[in-house]
Amino acid sequence: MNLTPTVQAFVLHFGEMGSRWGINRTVGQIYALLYVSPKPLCADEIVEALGISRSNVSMSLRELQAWNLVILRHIPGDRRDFFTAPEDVWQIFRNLAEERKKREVDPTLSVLRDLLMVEPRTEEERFARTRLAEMHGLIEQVTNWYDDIKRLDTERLATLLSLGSKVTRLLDVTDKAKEKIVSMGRRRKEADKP
Amino acid sequence: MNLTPTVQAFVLHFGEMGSRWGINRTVGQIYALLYVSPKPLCADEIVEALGISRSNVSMSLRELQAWNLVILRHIPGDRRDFFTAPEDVWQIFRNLAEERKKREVDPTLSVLRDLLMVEPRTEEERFARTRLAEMHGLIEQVTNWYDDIKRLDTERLATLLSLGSKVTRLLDVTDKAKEKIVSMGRRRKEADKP
DNA sequence: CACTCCTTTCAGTAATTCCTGAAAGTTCAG
DNA sequence: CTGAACTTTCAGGAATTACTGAAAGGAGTG
Repeated sequence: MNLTPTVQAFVLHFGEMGSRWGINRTVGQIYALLYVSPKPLCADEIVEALGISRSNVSMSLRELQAWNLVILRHIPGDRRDFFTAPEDVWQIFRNLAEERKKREVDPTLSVLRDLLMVEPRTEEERFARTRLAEMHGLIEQVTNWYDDIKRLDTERLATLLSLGSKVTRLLDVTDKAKEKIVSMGRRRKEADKP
Repeated sequence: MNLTPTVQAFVLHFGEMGSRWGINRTVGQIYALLYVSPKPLCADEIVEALGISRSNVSMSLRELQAWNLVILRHIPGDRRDFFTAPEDVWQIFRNLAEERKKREVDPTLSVLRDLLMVEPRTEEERFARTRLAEMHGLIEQVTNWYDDIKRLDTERLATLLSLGSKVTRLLDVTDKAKEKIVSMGRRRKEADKP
């Protein structure tokens, strides 16, 4: 590995974290390397930089493409495939969220939906069913929120994040405003009475 | 496994998904079983229900405890340890989020912080540094949001979720209101001039 | 302190996942 | 068509992770 110490540390860290993130070491390392590379890299450059086999690089790049974490590029007059990580970190974040949802949440949601179709017969089953329903409700609520939020452009998303829980204060304010409007309406109606 | 078909399907699904969620099959199955059980179970009941070794159950319960996904209970006059999943699904969700953050995000954030301390020397390093800074910025923004939001009680959290991206409309409204107030202030100031 | 009943640890094995080198596949130039 | 320059596939070995049974560790009881 002929990398600057910083890049090397970053690459190794991603390799180690890989297992916690549900990808393997090589995939993590390759992604990290591409992420900090100023220009697209071809497979052999990755082999060279990370000291792993050509076939491993090929398979790992394939996986990264499946995750939409890496983009295939071509350089005119060069037959080789070159790869980069998308530039926009927010876009990367979206892709990651989308893929994780697809792999980690959607299958469970679908199983829960199916299991909720069968009518419980025993007391035990009735209990289980309620719990499945609770889990289903929660997941659905969270994924609905996500499906809604993911369409926001980056700027709005950032605003939303930076606001954090302050949003609820805002909600309280509007609630109070609504109440006020309602009570005003009530008073006016009363005044209209003969 | 002497479980009702629904429970069995649920348990097996959690077992299969386990690997995608960064836990192993047994841990997933045990959690699923406890989640739908109307009463706390002891280790031997789990052995019996899932057909796995006693020691495996012991180790897996230990891991579930580390994740705060399972609660140790005692029944008066009984020396055995009993376990349940917390009842409140929202609390479960919080625990899960907290633990995942701790394991999957915090270490990276800390590495990024360290790497951002070293001054870049070459052009290449400068580029890498900017990218690390971008990633660091994003993660920090998201985790700050999370740290803020996680303190909300369940009711407010649910409101927030159900509102989804509508929040931004609300923001637009308040922005306009602010503008209006500012312009009103301006007009008043102008009127105050001699 | 010895017995019972339960939990945990741990070394070894089973299962799974990852990685490699060899071979086959693809694409294009001549 | 042939060969060069790449990429991909895949069988099998390497590494890692999961699981088991046996043994050891408590903790309460007579």
